[in-house]
Amino acid sequence: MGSQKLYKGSLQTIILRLLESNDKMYGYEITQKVKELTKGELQITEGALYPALHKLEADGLLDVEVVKVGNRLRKYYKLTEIGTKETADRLEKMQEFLRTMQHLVNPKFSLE
Amino acid sequence: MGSQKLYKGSLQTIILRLLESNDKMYGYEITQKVKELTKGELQITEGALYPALHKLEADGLLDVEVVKVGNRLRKYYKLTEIGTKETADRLEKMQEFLRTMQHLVNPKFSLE
DNA sequence: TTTTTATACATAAGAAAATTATGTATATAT
DNA sequence: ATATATACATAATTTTCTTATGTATAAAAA
Repeated sequence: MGSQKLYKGSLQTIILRLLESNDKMYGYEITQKVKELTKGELQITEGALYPALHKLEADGLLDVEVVKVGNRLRKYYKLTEIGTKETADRLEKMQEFLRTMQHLVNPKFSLE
Repeated sequence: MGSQKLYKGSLQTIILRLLESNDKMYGYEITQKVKELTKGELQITEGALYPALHKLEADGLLDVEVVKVGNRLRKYYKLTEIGTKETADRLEKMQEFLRTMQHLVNPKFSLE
């Protein structure tokens, strides 16, 4: 887990990105998927995840559907229409951020 | 200024990176250089910059030298030996973060 | 010449978004 | 029987910002 703190501010965008390509997912599934996709580099903690999901829902970007699987609850989240638009927006901003940071920290340039 | 909040957690690394290639810089100079290098996308505010510089100094990563220019003060910061090592470390972590995020948000993949 | 903008530092109040710790409960594997 | 995995949640605290405010000099513009 390389410097978790750099991910501060990116969690919502990551969640939205996953839901963009997975239609619906539940919280625990998201943590596992991210761990898998990042080869363990990013471990989303529950204390970060659940408040983030609740906020996205409160902001109208996600809809929730509670499903009972066996004897346990799952809360499936999916993008709303507004959420889908907002996701595109946030991904664009993320790309711009990544380009800018890449340029800033690129060791090939001297930044003179 | 595209989504400043994504930069949360990156400020110290940015400062260290600039000092790596510029030997010594003062606060205001750093804000201007970053604005220039990012074409205005990233505007470091004073409320973020000065506490960050003070923390880096307190942590032993930066040395400070106060210089009077005309009738005004400048505080020139430069990397200590420990700071130089730490910078290499943080840049590596930043690169890893950028690679991971790039992979996560890349629209070419479906993340199935 | 007065006023605005730029240069140069700083801190305080408050907000946002994490971490860490804790709690509850079921299902599965050892 | 016990530990680990699955599945949710919240509270206290910490980190790191933003926004607002303060002080002061230098230069440019009205």
